[in-house]
Amino acid sequence: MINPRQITRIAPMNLFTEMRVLVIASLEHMQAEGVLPEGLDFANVAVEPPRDAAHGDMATNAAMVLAKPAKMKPRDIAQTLAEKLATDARIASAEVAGPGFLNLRLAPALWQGVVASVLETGAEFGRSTMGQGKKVNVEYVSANPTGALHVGHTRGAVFGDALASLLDFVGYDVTREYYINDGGAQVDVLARSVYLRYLEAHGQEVAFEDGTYPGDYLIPVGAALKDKVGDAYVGQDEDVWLVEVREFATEAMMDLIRDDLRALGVEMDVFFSEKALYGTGRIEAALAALESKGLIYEGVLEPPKGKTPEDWEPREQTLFRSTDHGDDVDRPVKKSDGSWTYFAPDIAYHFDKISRGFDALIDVFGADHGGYVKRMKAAVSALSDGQVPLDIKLTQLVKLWKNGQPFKMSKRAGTFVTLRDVVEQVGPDVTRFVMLTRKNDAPLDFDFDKVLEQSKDNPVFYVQYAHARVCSVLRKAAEAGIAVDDETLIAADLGKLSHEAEIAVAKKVAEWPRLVEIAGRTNEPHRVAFYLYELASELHAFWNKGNDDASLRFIQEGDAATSQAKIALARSVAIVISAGLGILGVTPAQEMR
RNA sequence: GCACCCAUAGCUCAGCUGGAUAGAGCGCUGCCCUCCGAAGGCAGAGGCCAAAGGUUCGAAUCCUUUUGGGUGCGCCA
Repeated sequence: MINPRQITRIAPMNLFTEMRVLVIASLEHMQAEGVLPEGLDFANVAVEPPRDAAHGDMATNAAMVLAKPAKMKPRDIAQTLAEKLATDARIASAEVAGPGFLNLRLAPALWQGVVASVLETGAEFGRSTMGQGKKVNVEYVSANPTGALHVGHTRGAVFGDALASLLDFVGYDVTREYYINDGGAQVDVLARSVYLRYLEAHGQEVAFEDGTYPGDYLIPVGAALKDKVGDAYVGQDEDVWLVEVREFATEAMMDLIRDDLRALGVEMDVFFSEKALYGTGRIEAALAALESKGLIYEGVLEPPKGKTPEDWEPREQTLFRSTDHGDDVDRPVKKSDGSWTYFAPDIAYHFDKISRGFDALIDVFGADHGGYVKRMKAAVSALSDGQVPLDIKLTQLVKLWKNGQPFKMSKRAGTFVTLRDVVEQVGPDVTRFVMLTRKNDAPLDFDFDKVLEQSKDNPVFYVQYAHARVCSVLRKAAEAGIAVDDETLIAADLGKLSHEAEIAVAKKVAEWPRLVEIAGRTNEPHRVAFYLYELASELHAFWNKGNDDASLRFIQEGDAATSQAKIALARSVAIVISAGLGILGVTPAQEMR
């Protein structure tokens, strides 16, 4: 018998990587004995959960990967490897299967050790050093400062925020950043709209023509402007007030946006102003960097095929040779009148990120920005000489449902759903979790009724319920006079967790460190949400077994030691759920009401 | 016209740097509460992974082509 605690002390948290280390060591041993030739590449040797749990706890493809380079039959390699592995106390059995898979069953003590490991490391269980402390910049939301955030922004905000937390968890040094588009024509439009509201506040009749924002949300901004400057701008020309009002209005909008983000629980590290790039030579510097690489030239673009703008005429512009870095056509950085295109400050902004020393950049855009992916990647590739990878994640549309009907958004009809609307109706936790129950590149249905349903159909409820159940067990146990503080649970005799149903729960918990690494590697936080659902299912399934078999209940009357072992298992589930929800930005529920 | 994203059970969707007999929920069918943990539980049926080629010991996954859907395409941001 092995003592689970002893194993824990020496074991890394991720059992899969631990077993891979063992497999590699055994392979090297086989090389030393001359069974395997030297010079083999073990990079593709994997230790993974088998698709079918009946095959065992873990499977390795080592024999199949190495068969060809070693010029041996896969089953022969597998057989020898199996014999080697079987001598390790941690391996309960190693069987060759199929074309050369090696199925491993681990000693129960290892699974029990996972529970101990979770209790000892708490919320840190599963935290990885995969990122090696590399600096990553995650840019998300970056909505124009012209109004409140809407549902589409909400998804980007939740996704970006969860991704940032996930990357932090797997060992990156993460910066959360918001790019304020306060340098373009749209903030002039904002300023003019606010000016109209300002005049209105002075009792004037105003008309909102095309090219202005007629929304009511600017009424208080106009009033506030009146409070600040009195009638100084009344009857004045635009060149008198535009700059000041623009400043005032964008500040007001950013306050609005910051409030929205706060309501959702999003805290940015950096708000980067586009405006700060103008007139400071920074755009020029970025373009000079490209020019020095011979990537800037004066030229005339071909009209886009299939959809030629009506007023198309060939004009000479300053172009970036993005085709040298994977783009389809070269992109203009200056308009024909010599002013910057939108792309130019974007280049400068990313140049700034690179010069701040980030090892990797991630941009989270809405799906309507898909056309900018290649040119941004080209720009970053060119500016960093291919040294800084840029990953761009596009979040697809959110389709709203209410009372079984699709909810159409229309600014004009006033059926415009804001982030605030969503958060106020269902709360930030539900909003965040639901937004992460889909891959970022798949459209998402958000049903106001279903997300609040208290049933198994609703993953938010199901996961929260699992956590609340564990909390309930802890309360009940304490009432029954059983000590359930983590100190006591850590010292519990986990060897009592021998029932296969208990081991099954521990196995799911053991997947957590592996899962977060996969999610972190692929920049896909939704995997965390799906895992939490599975983990919750395991706990609920185990709970239900207690209905038929009283010996599987967490609290065993008159047997504190057994109760504590079982509760330790439950507690480990709660800790992982709590950590996972933490990555998603969701507060775990202590009880369901 | 071009580029990007998507296509998996009746429905909504997972599916790990390519692994074994492709999974979950809903819906459907059948069982299970006089009480001790049913805002439920257990079991079953249901698939040509859009199509065709290719790479590989091995493909839902990688490559090519096709079909069907979404998004975008100089002087908007």
